[in-house]
Amino acid sequence: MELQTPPQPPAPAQEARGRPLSHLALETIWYSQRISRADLSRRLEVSRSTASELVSDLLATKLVAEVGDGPSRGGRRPILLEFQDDEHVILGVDMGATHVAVALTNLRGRVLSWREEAHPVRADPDGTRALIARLGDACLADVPGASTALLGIGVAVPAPVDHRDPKRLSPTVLPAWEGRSGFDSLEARYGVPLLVDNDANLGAVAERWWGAGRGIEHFTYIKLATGIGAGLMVGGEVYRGATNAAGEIGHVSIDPKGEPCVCGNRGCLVTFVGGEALVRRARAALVEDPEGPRSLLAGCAITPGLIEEAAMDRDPLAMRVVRDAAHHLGVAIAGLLNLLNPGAVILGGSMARLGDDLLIPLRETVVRRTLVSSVAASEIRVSELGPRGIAIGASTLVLAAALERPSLFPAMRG
Amino acid sequence: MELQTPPQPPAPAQEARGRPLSHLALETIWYSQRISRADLSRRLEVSRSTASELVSDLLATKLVAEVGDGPSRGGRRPILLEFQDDEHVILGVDMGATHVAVALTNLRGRVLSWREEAHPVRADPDGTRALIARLGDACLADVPGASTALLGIGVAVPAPVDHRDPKRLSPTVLPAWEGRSGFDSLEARYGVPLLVDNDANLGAVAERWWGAGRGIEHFTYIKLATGIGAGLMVGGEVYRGATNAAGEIGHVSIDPKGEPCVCGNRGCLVTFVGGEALVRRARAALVEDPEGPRSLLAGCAITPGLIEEAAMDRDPLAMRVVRDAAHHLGVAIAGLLNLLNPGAVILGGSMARLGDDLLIPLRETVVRRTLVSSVAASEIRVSELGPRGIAIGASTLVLAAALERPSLFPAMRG
DNA sequence: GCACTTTGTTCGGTAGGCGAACAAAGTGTG
DNA sequence: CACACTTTGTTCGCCTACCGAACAAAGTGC
Repeated sequence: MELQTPPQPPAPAQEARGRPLSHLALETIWYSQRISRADLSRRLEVSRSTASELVSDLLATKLVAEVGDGPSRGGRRPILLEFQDDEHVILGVDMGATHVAVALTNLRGRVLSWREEAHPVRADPDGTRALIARLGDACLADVPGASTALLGIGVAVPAPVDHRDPKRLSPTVLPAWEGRSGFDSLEARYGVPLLVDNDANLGAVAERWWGAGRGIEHFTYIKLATGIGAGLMVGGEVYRGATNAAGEIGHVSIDPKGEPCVCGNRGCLVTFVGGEALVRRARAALVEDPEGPRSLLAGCAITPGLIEEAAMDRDPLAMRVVRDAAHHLGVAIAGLLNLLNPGAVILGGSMARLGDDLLIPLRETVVRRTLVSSVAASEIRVSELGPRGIAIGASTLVLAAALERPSLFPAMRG
Repeated sequence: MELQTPPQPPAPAQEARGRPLSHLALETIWYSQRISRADLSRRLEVSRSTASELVSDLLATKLVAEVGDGPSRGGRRPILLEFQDDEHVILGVDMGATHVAVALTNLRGRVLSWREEAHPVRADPDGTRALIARLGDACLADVPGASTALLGIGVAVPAPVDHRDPKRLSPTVLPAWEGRSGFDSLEARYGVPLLVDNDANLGAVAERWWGAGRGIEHFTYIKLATGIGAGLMVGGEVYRGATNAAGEIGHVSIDPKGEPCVCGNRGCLVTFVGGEALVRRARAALVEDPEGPRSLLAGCAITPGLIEEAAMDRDPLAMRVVRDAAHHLGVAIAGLLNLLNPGAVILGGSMARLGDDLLIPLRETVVRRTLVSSVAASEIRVSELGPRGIAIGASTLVLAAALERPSLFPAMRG
């Protein structure tokens, strides 16, 4: 306890000294959609004179415009300022393991155009980059004037992303990409900034801004697909952990004596509810169950997608497989609730389309396995954005950056 | 997707506009212990003239003093400024379930005086408050001039604390306290601000500032005592969850088919490694084990403390009980690592004194049950502060507040 | 001894934000 | 409708915080 190493971050100068007032003003107007100068001055806690000054600068960028008068509150009617959502557009790219999807959105997350195509992403980096460019061009061509109004590109990748060096991809998860994303060519092609993040993180971001996570500071987004990953939202920001490996809920064990998993652990959640696990369990059920041969799945080359569809068609065997998975997922979520006490748990990925067939058995298990105070406030829901959520999240990544630091985006300077 | 509820916090004005430069300067000098005006200007990224100005204000508060020249770096020798750690003192109170401890510290967490006494805290609020005052007085009397230099009081309570209304205690955990802490009388008695937080959270704070968590942004502190609780450190701040219930790792299930727990779940971690579980397992071992009667524990009224002491005396039966507990704890920590990817896991509470007897079997289980990248960066350690950690954390709660917002503390204005 | 550095202070300049004052445009009331 | 009162938005002078340039003081190194 003598000469102590100092505890706190070295020089919090940049963060702690605060962002320029002009950025806050832009963000506040975006947030409010319509607001008068007087209200803006109250929100920002600055004088009306400065609010007026800030606004006159913003009007010059075309991102904000006057749109008539608002209702009087006992005095002169306010001039309403409106954020111009369509002044710029953003490309959001969802790079899945086996497909690429691109969304063109405006500055309020509205999808103006959408393209999707199957592709062996993991094995073919060059082809993937070319495909992204092709789909991106197609989306831009759909909307008049979009090309010149492009603000930036966001990309969701199915691998951990180091946010200090985001263009570097994990060589272990995507070996064919040689650890480099090669997205610089895309950045140069469109001449706008390109940002990258992990898909589960961006699913969480999308729900936070536009979906089931609106207004919730802390929540967990769980992507249920072939693999299982989580995006942890803490204080409105994505939590990444010490080495960007946070959110590997698929490899949390729910049965220490369960089957061995590829990760070395036993009884991991993926061994119960991952895509492969579902297929294995469906196959076993087809054999064991006397009713098996009457199932919609009998005689098929079973895939996770087929099981989900059969369950949605009320096939009893498929529904039983889903219900079992939901109960196992419930055990893991109960632990998550007790440990993290999130304000919500939001389920995404292809399995989320099962809706109540997934939620009802899941909640049943969770209620039996959580502390009272925790479960009361914690709601379990499915994604409100559906399969487009990840691409929208990628677009939102750019939007958030532009609102926070407009100066980084050449297009924002009008 | 039409009219969207806005996502981001309404008016980030206070936070986002940044703290006054004078606060940052004070914090930076505290952090650096000794620093010249020129270095300060570089750290804060302000001009040397402003740094000089700021310093002359701080010198007036007596919190900073000039202490001679530093080594030349090729030019004029710098005048070293030193933070005056002993200009004020802080009382840190550890209110355990069955005891009260008080530490008097300076502004760098050094314990100047220490008092501890057993007391039925849960059942006797009035007596507890009187005891705190008595121990506090005794500590202050030990150090000349301490009474007039008192900056504030921090209190660690063994219950969740709502940080928006910190003086309100959880009626479910401490029913005799009627939901109110009654700490206002203490605040009035000493005439200084009094802050309250949960004990596991403050254990984490103490380790972050002075112990095994120094320099680590994200880590988890686990208090292993009668109950098991965790303090989650995220980005250098305590993470509390949506309803201040985060950190209940004791009720995370590690075996969904295990014994039922009081919380309603099955196979909770506490049913394997809680104080009562240790006692139960030791009793069972004494009967089943042929060597049982030769154990140090034979014939005793077994308590968790006795088991720990017997294990430290190399009693084989006690060590086996501890080893089993460590393996079960390892399962839970493995899950924690995969989910949260903390930079460290720090073990506190009375069991932490077992050191390697706990750590070695624990690490063995963890290594077998975690993903590579995660375990590589995640270190599992025991507390460096020992039994005084919680009280030191309570003192640090006040210190951190004083450095962040000195204006809230009358004493800081010199 | 000399060229060059670094530190700390002084001092004038500047820009960003504030308050006061005012005009414009409302509401409510007798 | 006249009147008092409110709210909005702009203008303008002022003040504070911060900066940069200049300078003296006190070093180093060849």
